[in-house]
Amino acid sequence: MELSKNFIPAEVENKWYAYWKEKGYFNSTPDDRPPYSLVIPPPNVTGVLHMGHTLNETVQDILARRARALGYNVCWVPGSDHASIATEAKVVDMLKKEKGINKSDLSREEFLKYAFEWKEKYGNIIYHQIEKLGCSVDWNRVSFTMDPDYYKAVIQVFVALYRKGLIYRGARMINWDTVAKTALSDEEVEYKDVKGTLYYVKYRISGTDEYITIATQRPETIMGDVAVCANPTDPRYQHLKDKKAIIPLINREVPIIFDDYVDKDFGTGVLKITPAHDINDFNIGLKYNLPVIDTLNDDGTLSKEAQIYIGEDRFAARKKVVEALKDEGLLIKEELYDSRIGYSQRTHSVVEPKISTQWFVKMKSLADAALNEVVNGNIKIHPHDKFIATYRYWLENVKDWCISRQLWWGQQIPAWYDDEGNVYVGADEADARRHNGLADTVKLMQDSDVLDTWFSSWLWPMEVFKGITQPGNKDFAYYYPTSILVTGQDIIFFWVARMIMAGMEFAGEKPFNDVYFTGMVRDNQGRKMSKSLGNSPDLLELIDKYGADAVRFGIMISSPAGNDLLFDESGLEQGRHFNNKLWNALKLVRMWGTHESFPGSKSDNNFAIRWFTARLSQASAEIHDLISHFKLSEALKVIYSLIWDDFCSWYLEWIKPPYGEAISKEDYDITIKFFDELLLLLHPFMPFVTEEIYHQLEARDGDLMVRQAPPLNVSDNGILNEGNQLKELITAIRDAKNKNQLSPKEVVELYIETATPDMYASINSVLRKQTMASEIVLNLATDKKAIQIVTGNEKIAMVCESIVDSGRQKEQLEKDLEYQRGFLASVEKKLSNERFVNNAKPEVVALERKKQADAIEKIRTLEESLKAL
RNA sequence: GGGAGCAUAGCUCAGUUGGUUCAGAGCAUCUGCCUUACAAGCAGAGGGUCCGCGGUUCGAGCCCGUGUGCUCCCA
Repeated sequence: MELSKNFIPAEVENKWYAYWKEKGYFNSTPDDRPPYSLVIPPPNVTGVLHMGHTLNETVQDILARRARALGYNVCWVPGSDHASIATEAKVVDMLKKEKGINKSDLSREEFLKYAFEWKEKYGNIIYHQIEKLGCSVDWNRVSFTMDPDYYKAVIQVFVALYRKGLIYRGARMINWDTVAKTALSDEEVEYKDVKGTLYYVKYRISGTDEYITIATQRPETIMGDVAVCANPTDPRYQHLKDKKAIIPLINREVPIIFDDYVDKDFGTGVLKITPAHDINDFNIGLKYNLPVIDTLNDDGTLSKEAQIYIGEDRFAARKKVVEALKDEGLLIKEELYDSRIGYSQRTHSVVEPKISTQWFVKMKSLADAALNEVVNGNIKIHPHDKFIATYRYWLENVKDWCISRQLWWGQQIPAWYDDEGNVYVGADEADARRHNGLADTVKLMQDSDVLDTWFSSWLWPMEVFKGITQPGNKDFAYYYPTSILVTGQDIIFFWVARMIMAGMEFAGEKPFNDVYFTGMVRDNQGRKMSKSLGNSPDLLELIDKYGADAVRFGIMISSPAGNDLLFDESGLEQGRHFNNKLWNALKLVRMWGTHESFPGSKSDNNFAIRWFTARLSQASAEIHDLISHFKLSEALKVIYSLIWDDFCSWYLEWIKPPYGEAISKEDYDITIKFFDELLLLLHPFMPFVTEEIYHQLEARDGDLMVRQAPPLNVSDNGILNEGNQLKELITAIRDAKNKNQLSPKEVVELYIETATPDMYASINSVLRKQTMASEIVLNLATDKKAIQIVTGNEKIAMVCESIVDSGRQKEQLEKDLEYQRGFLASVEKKLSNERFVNNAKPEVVALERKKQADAIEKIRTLEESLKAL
């Protein structure tokens, strides 16, 4: 079959993915081999893969495919999470727009039916993208956090923690999302610096004509004030002890209290105390036994308690309050002020601090175990130095985790209330009754809230193997703990730390041995990728344009472990070029194989083969080492250069037979073998093109994807050195031709003065071929007019027909000479320093002496060459 | 405000225990080539005060201090 001019990815990608899948190569069941297991960080079930996911999945696939080649039984579990807030918002939105239905018109069951329909409709998009990218996940093991078994696991864990006293229900200050109308955990709030306004408002002192001025950012909450507070040591306000202040607009009297929490230098030194809407105020309220007046509804509008502007949005109400205060002459001034405001990670609305009764997980003991597991090195995080401090700080200062959400899409909290509000927890209602000794006649009502999505995904590495619902099962025993977790650094607390807690608590064993954190993918200007900027490319479009291999290449070549990477399509282009380079190498080698018979005699290509054998061993060892340290980007660079430079530019040129002639059988066979090994090394990074070329090279029984890596060999350093010298010689001669305006094809005679004539026995034939030398003469001078070249310790006179401009050469040689003299001077200065000779290690001193000798020799050669001009 | 990280070629970044064959790679640039695998290519080349200042050391891109700039996390 005639091969196309260039590699066409679309034609082979679907073919191979379907083939691999059909062959069952992605699937894993426990056997005698050592396991290598990993679980995909579950993306949102109705989302799409963005570039961050792409990086993540690519890294995982590289590790998985590499582990397969090393003989591991690889199990990579795919799946998704139900993304409670995000998905529920989408479904609510859809119902309203498409069907004109309000959520409040539906029963819980009806709503969930719609939600599951939505999930069925959109849930496969993400899996399709994972396929297109080439990910070798075990499709028999797809998991979803709302699967029936998984649901049970979450409930089971809730009940166990409750019964252990690690889950409690209580009224606390929480973060309220007024758009999603649910509580959030501390981690789901993102703080941004904003320019706020500080309003100075006068409160009249009761029974006097005097005023006290407070400063606040939130004038719309003054109706919830229950006190004003100054620092007890502040002389300005001493006379107001036991007096009362009157809240403007609603004229309620509140006490003036004193607490050293107040900073005398901030604002006016007086704070209004609004316990329902500020955590610090809440704490002060507790301390002084003040009431709590909640002036906001769940949707962020003002409540009846506010007395005025009832039903108005909090931000509209703020404007109106400010206007009203102005009208009454109570607003003294407005001041710009830098502050931080919390936004909901999901709905991006301003989060409202709110006192609310919610369910919480006590974190202290869980956190201690999770911290210990990382600090003692049982779990290794990469890059370690960058994240260990962050991890430690968070766990040492962790607060209790608010896990209840006022939503329907998720695991409903397994708690039941009787008419008096007593709470009973159990796996189901019957269990709750049994466990609490309740008669069937007692009427119970289940808590209507669901659990935080992270409260299900923290069980991911366990429950995808049924480790919670069927502890001790065969899969769990074999695959757990998983080998590695690859994820973004942004979910270190949300997910990674909590998975470790869950693993330690429920299995008594860490969930993974290693954690590899990838950085964030930014655009080429360093900006975060976001929908609003429109700088987030569509993965499927990229794959259409460049091919999946090129996308994988492009994102990996620029991704230093743990650092942010600037995504640029030029990397993908480089990947596409690389595909073609491989493709063309295939075409060349295939052409050699089409001769009807190979010449029987051995070629004189022995050196090229020995050299590439050594180079391949050397690079394989290096790549192995880099991958085992998760330096994937560097490993890819080594492979890229090994294939492009060493194999294509050097090796193939060295063994290439003259045009029209056939290659020897030995050379052909060994070249195929080399090619196979290169494909095997590259396959984890670029699976499709390598599998395709592997099969195009020769008819095969097996497939590259499941081929086992050969053992590492020790490379022959002697031959590597000779190869380097040979390359230097070729380059120097080509350069000399170029600089002297000679055609590369110019036939020349080379007179080489060398201290190592033996080496030329090996490299002679390659050198001649690559430099178009008709003759190579060792250690004999020529009196013909020649171009003088000095490289390494070799001095070359290159004789050719064409006229030579000696001026350029002289310039070049003098430049070299000058550098060498400077170099020698610095070496000698060092060697003449007694303290250096006495203090430095003997090897270092010996090295300097060798440098000295080499430099002296080189200077002599250069001087002679100059004379010869 | 507390903490962490980063600063090396025009750009993006390597540089592992301090040792001038160690200042590197890719991309970009320049020069010459449509040489029968590849112009999405080949053969070459140029390019850096390793952020500033100070210190330790025989010796610093690397270690220490300090300043500046950027990024992230936490309050």
